[in-house]
Amino acid sequence: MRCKNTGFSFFAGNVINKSQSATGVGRAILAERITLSTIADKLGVSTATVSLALRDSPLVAEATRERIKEQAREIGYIYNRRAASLRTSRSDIVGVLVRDIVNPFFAEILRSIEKELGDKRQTFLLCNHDDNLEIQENFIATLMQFGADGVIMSPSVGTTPQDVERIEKNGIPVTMIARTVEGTDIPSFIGDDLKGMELVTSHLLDLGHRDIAIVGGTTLTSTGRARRAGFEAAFKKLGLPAKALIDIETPYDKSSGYEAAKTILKAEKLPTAVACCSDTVAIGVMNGLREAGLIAGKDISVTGYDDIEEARIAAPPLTSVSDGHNEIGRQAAQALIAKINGDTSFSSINVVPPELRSRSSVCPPQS
Amino acid sequence: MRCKNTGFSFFAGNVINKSQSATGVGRAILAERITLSTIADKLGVSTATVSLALRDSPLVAEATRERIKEQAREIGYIYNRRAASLRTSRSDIVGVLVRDIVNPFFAEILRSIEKELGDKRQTFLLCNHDDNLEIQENFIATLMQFGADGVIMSPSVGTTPQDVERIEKNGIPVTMIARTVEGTDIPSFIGDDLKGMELVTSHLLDLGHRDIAIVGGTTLTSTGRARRAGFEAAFKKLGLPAKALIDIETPYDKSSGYEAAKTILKAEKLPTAVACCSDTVAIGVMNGLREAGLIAGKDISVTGYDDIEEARIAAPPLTSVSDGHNEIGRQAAQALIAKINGDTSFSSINVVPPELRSRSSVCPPQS
DNA sequence: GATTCATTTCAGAACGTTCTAAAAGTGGTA
DNA sequence: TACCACTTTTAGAACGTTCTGAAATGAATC
Repeated sequence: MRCKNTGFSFFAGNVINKSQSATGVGRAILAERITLSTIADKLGVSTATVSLALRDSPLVAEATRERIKEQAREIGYIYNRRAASLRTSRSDIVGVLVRDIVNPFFAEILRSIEKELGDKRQTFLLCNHDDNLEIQENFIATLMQFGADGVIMSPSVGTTPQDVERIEKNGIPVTMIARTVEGTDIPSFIGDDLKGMELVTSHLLDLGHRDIAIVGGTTLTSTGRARRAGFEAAFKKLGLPAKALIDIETPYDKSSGYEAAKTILKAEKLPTAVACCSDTVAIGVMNGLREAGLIAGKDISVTGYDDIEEARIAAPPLTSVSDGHNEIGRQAAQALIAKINGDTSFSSINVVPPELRSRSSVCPPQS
Repeated sequence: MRCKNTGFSFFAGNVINKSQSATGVGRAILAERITLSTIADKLGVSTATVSLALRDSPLVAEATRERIKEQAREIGYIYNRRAASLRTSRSDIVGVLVRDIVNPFFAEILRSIEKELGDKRQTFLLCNHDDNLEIQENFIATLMQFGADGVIMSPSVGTTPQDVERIEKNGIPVTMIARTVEGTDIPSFIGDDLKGMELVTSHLLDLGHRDIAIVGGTTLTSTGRARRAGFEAAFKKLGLPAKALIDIETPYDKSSGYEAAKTILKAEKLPTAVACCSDTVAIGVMNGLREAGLIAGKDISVTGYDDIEEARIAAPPLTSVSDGHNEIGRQAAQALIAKINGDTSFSSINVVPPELRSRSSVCPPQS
């Protein structure tokens, strides 16, 4: 099973130098590890009392609590979470799965999750699944072994409803961010990708663009599909044939955008605008185009999606769509806490409305 | 102590539907949790045997092992790491502390650590300390509570030798990356910041630049100090007065570089080159300068440091110094494994030699 | 002094694994 | 049969916490 021998061996033969203790013994002693009963023995109380005192239980008398806490501090007691967790079946661990933490979109979501859950003393186990099902599965197995309290995930491409339900069957509540898995009722917190992409595409169409390339994402994810649908919806709304001049599917990163720009430049007919499905891709595209002398906002238009922090300071500042990812992270975290506490009243799809952020990477079509 | 009540309550009342089992009972039953003894009882063997079998011990007979593994698979047994870890004092958790995982420099180091430690079945607990001592300290406390097997850290500004020694006193081996803490003998794996910065500065000086700004980092870190020393060393080598035209200390991120560019543009005398102490800062600087119409590699020279992946595809491609960060991650991970296994023969400072990566963000000085 | 009640403390089991030391089984040899 | 060597299995303690149910303590009331 999952318990291969790793060849690791580790003996915690701690040597604690007690010379700073109030009694000033000043002699290094070989310490057995310090536990609740070390404190209990020293003070002539029971471990039960010590345990309660350290948790600020109102059951123990004020004076006793003080004595115990003082002693604990003095001898450098360290709370053993594994023991506690074994007893309570609560681990204070939350698993977070995203495609790639290097992607600022996820990094920023993670920050808002961290902010929301941090004061609940939860620790995060993070996984970049890289849209690889095996990595995702292994990590989920690890989470179950650690007895995680909950999971916030942006599921990998190809995740099945069964994959997710298996987690919940094991008593671990799940919420989803940015993506969803069709066929489950797991609460998902997502932007309105269709609406958002329609917003930005309409913006381009209104300026007179007709030959537009769409770059980034893949139809294998709900996100990729929805953004392409939004792209087409904008055309249809104006009664135009809904067709991208070029459609390039790529991962959401800068290098891919850079490569996509090279591909676009080789096309027989150049687009007047490139609508990207993520800011990172858009920045890569702008860099790639610039090498061929095409400046975004002057010679060609480029738009992004997500409105990450860097969009503001890109050169030129990037027109994008704010999909409220901070809000997504916050809500997903809150819902997870509620689920952990037994609340089950969640609608499965929760949409955060998008907003257009118009900046200078866009101009009317140039011939 | 660290065991505040978080208000979380969580009962793992798992309901396991056994209808897919081979026996085809087809009835949802309220499952007591599945443990080693569930398997042991079913098969009429002891838990000891089951434990050994699942760990592929040669002590158990081939046939027995197969029966046990088959049964475990069938009833969906999940290994309980907390119990195991309580017994063995081994957690298979490694803590990783960096300033900011959003920074590609650290993200790329992390990837190489992951690669090196991943097959040892270690799980990572990650912390962005953001150069905040309190965050670092809290996280280290958490690591000790989880009984981490080891720590790889890029210490926060202000970390004292005592801070680090406290971790090792608790039996947790430490190695350091990118930065070091003077006054300890913890093995540190760092680039040669002085040499590297001297390389790139000499490159600028050789082209004729004399009015050079230095941007990024702070003299509060050994890294920041060494890079500035290297900057000056290059001047001294040519018998020139070692003085930066402008010196701006900033965090290592793009926004800071962008802001720094604005500051530079306000100076009475404009530098002909900007030597940045990180690629992220350099990219921000290039973006900031471009807004004022100054193109790197044409009107002004900009150099970075670290040689992150993005440096290659930046616009223009960024001249940088490869500090071998992948190698740093790899070596730090290997050393940690060795330390965990009791090997103590490590020199405290291990230097990975830097290399200049000359690209097109640099040109001779323009007036 | 006995009774009640609230407050404070505690003994000991439980969580699920691993490990030690020993027992049981197997086969070969004298 | 008795003994030995080797393989395979096992009982039960241990890890450090929390939790249950009960006991001890002290104050107040009858």
